[in-house]
Amino acid sequence: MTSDARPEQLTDRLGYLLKHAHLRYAEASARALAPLGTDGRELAVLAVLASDVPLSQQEAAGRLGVDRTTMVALVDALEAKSLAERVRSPADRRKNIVRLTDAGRQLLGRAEDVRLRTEREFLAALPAPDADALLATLRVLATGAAGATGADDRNS
Amino acid sequence: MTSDARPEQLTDRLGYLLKHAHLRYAEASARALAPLGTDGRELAVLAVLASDVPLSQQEAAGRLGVDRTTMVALVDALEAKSLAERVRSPADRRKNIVRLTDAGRQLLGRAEDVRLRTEREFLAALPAPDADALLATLRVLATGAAGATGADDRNS
DNA sequence: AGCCGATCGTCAGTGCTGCTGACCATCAGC
DNA sequence: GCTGATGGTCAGCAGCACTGACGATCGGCT
Repeated sequence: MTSDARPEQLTDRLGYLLKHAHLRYAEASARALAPLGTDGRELAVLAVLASDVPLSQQEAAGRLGVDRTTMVALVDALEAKSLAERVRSPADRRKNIVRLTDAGRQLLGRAEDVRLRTEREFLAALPAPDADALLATLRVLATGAAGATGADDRNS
Repeated sequence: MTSDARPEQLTDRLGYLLKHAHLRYAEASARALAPLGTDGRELAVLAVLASDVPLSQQEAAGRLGVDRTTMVALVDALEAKSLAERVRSPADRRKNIVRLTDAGRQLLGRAEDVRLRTEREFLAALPAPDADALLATLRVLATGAAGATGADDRNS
């Protein structure tokens, strides 16, 4: 197989390219974050929760683009690691305010550094201007509309 | 940067962008191919099988970047729809040569047209040169190294 | 006050994917 | 004809996200 020229022109397929680029990045990211005991997914949750305004589980889920039922497990995991905690909202007792603990905030800081470094490394295969262009382009494709606000999206 | 919406700067995360760009494309692709009774995944399998050299299941799996156990179900589906058939290799009777049927070849032709149209539509949100640049850039990221051999990858 | 529809968090169940590990048939070398 | 490797198959498991249901709570209405 090693030949070279991709038997079929698989590498011309947008779907294939997006999926595999994501896969490869996910691996690099997981590898880099593993020593911290976390992963990209959890890190994204932490980042959202770090918002200055306190967020309910559902609000956080909305910002992350995950289902509220999915959010349950996400918060469970964070809570089990003492990175966040649920607090019943005094204003609306149906809501769980999810708040980062100090440990959560600390981890977030360290993990974000790692993430940035990992992204840079991953993109290092590209000529510098291409990397910036890629991000801008992906932003358009991922959020649906051009410079639009992006409104609400989907997954992590 | 971007200022605007996005509570946390989720749209600055490479992982998020790649995942969602892929998700959005997968949706568009599925929608477009549904009338043909197929999807992007199956189409990729068909394309690989259309190779001029006859491929065993495992060889095809390798080219697609899927596990050989996964390939079983893929070929099952194709066979159930009479798009392909397994033929015991005369040279090595452990191997199943997977061969496209006429129906398979026909579908492939029609579906590839649809795919190309769908990709163009999806990328239409971008200035023309950006679209080309994106593909080249993704090719680098998805296959690992620049013009490298690409060797073997992973998923569909 | 009491009721009722809507909302939030939770959980059980389901579907989809992809993997591991085992199995059998077959092959290649001795 | 053994023996070890290889190809296809299958069962089982794990991750992920969704649906549908439930209890608790809220808010508006009467």
